[in-house]
Amino acid sequence: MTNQNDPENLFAMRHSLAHIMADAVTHLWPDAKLGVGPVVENGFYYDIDLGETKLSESDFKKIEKEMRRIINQKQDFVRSEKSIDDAIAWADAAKQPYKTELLNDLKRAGTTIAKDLDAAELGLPSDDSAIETVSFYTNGDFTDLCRGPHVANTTEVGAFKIMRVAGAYWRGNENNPQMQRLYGVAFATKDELDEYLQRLEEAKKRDHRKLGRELDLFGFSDLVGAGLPIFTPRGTVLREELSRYSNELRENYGFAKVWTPHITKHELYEKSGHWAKFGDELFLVKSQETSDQFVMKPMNCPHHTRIYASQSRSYRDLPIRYLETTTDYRDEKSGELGGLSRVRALTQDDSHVFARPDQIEDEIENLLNAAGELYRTVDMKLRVRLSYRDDSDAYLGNRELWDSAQKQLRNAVEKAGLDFFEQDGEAAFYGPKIDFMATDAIGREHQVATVQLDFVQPERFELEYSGDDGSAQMPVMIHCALLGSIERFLSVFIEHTAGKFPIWCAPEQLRIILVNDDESLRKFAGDVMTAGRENGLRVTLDDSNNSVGKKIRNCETAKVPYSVVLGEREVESGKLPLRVRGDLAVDGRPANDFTPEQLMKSIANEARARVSKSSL
RNA sequence: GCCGCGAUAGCUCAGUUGGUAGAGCGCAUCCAUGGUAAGGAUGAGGUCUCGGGUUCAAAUCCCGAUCGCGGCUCCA
Repeated sequence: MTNQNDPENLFAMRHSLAHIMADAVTHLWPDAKLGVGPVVENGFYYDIDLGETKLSESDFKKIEKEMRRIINQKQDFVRSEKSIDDAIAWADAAKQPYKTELLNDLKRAGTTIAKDLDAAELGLPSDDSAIETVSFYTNGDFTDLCRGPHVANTTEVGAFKIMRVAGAYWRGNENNPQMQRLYGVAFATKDELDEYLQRLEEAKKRDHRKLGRELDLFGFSDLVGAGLPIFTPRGTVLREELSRYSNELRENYGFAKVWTPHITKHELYEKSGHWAKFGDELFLVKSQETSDQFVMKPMNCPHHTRIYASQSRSYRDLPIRYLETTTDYRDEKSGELGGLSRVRALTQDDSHVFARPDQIEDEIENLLNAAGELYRTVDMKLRVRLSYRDDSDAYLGNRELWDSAQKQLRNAVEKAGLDFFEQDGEAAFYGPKIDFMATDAIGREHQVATVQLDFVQPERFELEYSGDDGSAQMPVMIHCALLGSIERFLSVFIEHTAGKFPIWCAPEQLRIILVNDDESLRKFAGDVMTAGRENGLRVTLDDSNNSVGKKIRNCETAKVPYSVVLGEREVESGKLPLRVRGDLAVDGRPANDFTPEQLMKSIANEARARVSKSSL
């Protein structure tokens, strides 16, 4: 008996399930044309062309039932081999044109041609040699091209569930026919499957779109448009606290705030090269006074080069560091928008360093330290990817500079003690970069900040500084956004915290709940509110006509960090017994009673220090 | 942009085979003046997203637009 949780066995199970799913679909729709059916994270999928028939969720049960029927027949999976020509003949006879195409490509060029299909996941050999034989698996009346491995018998496939169906182009190319991709998840045991489904439920509960509505943070309006979020007062507090933090942090690390307008003559982006590359994603603005054509700025670097170039620079002036937190506009394709993660108005906490080539390492280290500080504050673990060029000629800038820069990036990352991995071929065409991945509270990794080196814009914009010998030198540009975009970061942060925001950025820091509306209570509450205001805190008063129990419940569901129930007892003693949101309390120890002044000073101190746990 | 699915009250949703609508929450009014997670009663809210079409009749069927969701592709 093999260990069911052994990754290889799990892989074989999922692979077998893809095969069984294809089997089931072929039984139900005999005309089904099969594409490929690889194993993916947590499960598997199969791409299937059903012609006019469109699968929907209501078909899942039917397919699962047929899969169970096949599994219950306890069929053995039998591996066999055919020569490539026999295999092609088989595919023709089976009327499986996608398989025919695949096999022909394999015959012609080995698996290199199948690179777009990810040979490993397809279970194809991964060397470049031409293919002579291919393997098949048969169970019952169904045979499919597949390298495997498969489990020995259909009874060994574990627990599975079909999750969704989506369109996917054959071989990922939009000129090819679109197939229906049927996704399933699978685990060794029912318990593990249930646990996985429960994790999905948890993620759903934290969905920032849902919390955005429930916590009254942001929304969308049909009249404003897709991908254009509108922020309520509470959501705006969050945005502004985040950008204020990013700005303060970067100022501490030597950046100076600059400002640029939101519309710009399109010539700026012609010069930067973005007009040609991203022209159809730029929003156009036409002047009615002049013949100028403007664009809404999609990025800020070209503007910042203009600030750099506004005077002549010496090697002594470098590095020059600018920061600007500002909204950019990109006309993303409609199908790509989603909540705050992908919007058409995105606010970048953008910075640009203009540095000498020998300063790259120090500057990167400076930015890594800033990023490390920021992600420690928001309590997320960081990991970075170093994205290098490969040997292709898809990159601009001279090779020596690339090599030196890549080495400096790596040195800086090592010095900063960051967990990192390296990937060739992932660099931008204009320079290598560092992508930051942050792990959230339920273990998901999100791409957040980036640091990118740029050898191209300095050249396009003819940026210069005078070297120590008086000669004209070209600076390197370093782009960096610590949060990435405020909107995207918010989507991650809301889900990370599940809406339980730390004190420093909580839209409402303290709520005073009145037990009744006696005059003496109101007067005391008024004094408390004043003390809060004087300490710069966001304090609200609940003097509504609800029961005390209801008001406490409302305060809990609004996830307010601190609250005080205020009645006769408090008026008499002059002390406020503090209620602390569950996740903030340090070891369940009850909070103290405070005078209003003490309480406000203490909370203000916590907010200033941006602590993540209450110390009161 | 492409494929699939969806849109009913402020929110979350129900609405049988076509015969113009319901619940809970929220909101308003009144009663209740309360002590650490939902007090009670009454009431007001809907051109069933928008525009066409089929039909004696459309929330319901068809087409298109808009917006949303899940993917594909893209992501400066």
